[in-house]
Amino acid sequence: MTESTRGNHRAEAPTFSPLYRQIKALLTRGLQSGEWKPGEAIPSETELALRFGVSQGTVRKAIDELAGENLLIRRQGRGTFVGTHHEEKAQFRFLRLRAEHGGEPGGMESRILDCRRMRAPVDIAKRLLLRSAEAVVLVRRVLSFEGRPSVLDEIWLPGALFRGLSADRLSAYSGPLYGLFETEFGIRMIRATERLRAVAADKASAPELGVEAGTPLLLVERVSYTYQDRPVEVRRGYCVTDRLHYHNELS
Amino acid sequence: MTESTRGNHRAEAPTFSPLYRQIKALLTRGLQSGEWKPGEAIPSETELALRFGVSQGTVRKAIDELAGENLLIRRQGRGTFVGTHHEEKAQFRFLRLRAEHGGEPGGMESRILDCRRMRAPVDIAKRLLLRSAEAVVLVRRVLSFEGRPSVLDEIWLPGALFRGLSADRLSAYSGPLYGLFETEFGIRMIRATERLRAVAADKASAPELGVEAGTPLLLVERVSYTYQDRPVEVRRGYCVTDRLHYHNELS
DNA sequence: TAGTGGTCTAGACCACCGT
DNA sequence: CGGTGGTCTAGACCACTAA
Repeated sequence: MTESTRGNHRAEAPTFSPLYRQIKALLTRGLQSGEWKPGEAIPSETELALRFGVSQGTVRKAIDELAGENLLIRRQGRGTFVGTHHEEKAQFRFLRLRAEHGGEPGGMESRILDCRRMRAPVDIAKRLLLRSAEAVVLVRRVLSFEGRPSVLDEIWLPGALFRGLSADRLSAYSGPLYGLFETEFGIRMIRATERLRAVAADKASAPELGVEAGTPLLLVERVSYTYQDRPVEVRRGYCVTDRLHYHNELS
Repeated sequence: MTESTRGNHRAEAPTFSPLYRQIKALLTRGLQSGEWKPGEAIPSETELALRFGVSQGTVRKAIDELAGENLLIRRQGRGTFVGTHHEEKAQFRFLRLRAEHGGEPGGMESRILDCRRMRAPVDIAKRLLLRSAEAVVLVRRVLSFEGRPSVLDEIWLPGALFRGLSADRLSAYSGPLYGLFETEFGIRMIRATERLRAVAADKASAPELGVEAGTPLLLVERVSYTYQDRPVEVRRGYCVTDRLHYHNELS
């Protein structure tokens, strides 16, 4: 490692890759391969430094970046742990809906409407980087806040990655959906991009949400990615925004 | 500085403040006081280290955090500069509207509808931490994208901070609004929080946007803050989201 | 070529956690 | 107490920019 790509004296192409980024790549590989599983601790900084033949500070900077991306979690005095969706803290990283006073919505309850396999529509296939008409799973559900239906979700998943997913299994599971994906299917959501629009409730979805057709709804279109920027979920959420709103921090 | 709060041997209350945070506070004070103005370079890391009597690495970590908050901008080989809203890069930090293909919207044109002084409504006063009925400035404008009106903005500002702001002055200025606030009024927006909802266009705003009353609009309510978490702007944007959408990255 | 930020090291010590 | 992450230092060297 010490001599691999350092000191870019020779005519190089890849511009330059500092040591700590190479360490970061090694750590990422370990996460991706499952060498360290979600929730577990990775080796200490000193041990990793020894293993990779670099100084502790270099390992530290690599871990710093991974912690900044929420792939690792540092806990002073205890160690560094692999990020997981089974935590209080991680819950609201992807759920941006807040109650009126700004606090996190309390009892959000999920009701699965259906879960069925089908061939991917072209727009979904495109976003999931699948061949057109490849198998996908469509999950539909309603999230209720304070007993009132507030969000209608359509969730599209690559069929090849989510074999055995069923409405029963979804209904039985309580907790964050991404937690289930992580432990049951070994797929960890890393990041997502969202597009928000205002649309009118159509005749099909209005009854599910208990509103009139034509009511303005906040449409949140999300594409979620796992390692390697691989898209693994398309989600369309139709939200009634009278008691909830979408919260965002700009900085 | 070297002996100030370091070595928490004595029974302390404030838990613990590392040296680099104290340096960060000193730098922030310099920014706030105008010792270094937007766009200018601050002293080099070594010079600051000398001035504060700490090592370069400690100054570096302080600057790292400030750069992470977009208060400073590092440019390798050139120096570290005070962040400003007069840049290409900073433009889209607060403007999250994107065109269909995801790219940044090209020619967005602003038309000022009016700019008038009034007493703050209670909700606005509350968000701006003003006494009720204190003076505020209300600016209304329409942003057009590709020649079509797409966003109707209502912008509320504390009257005491924005003396002399007028429709003419706003119309004469081309470029980002926060750039004008920065150079003309010495107020630099640091961060903002937004709440998004879907609403129906009312009779008053529909004509300005060229839509029917009842059309779903994306309502973006923003509160902007300057140093010390002081709120200095409330903005309500009503967006037609057929050719534009609100873009967000979750990680 | 001089000056700036960026990387890397080695070592010391501190704060925090569990036992 | 021992182990972990967190801070701080001093110094060397590299990459980038501008003159």
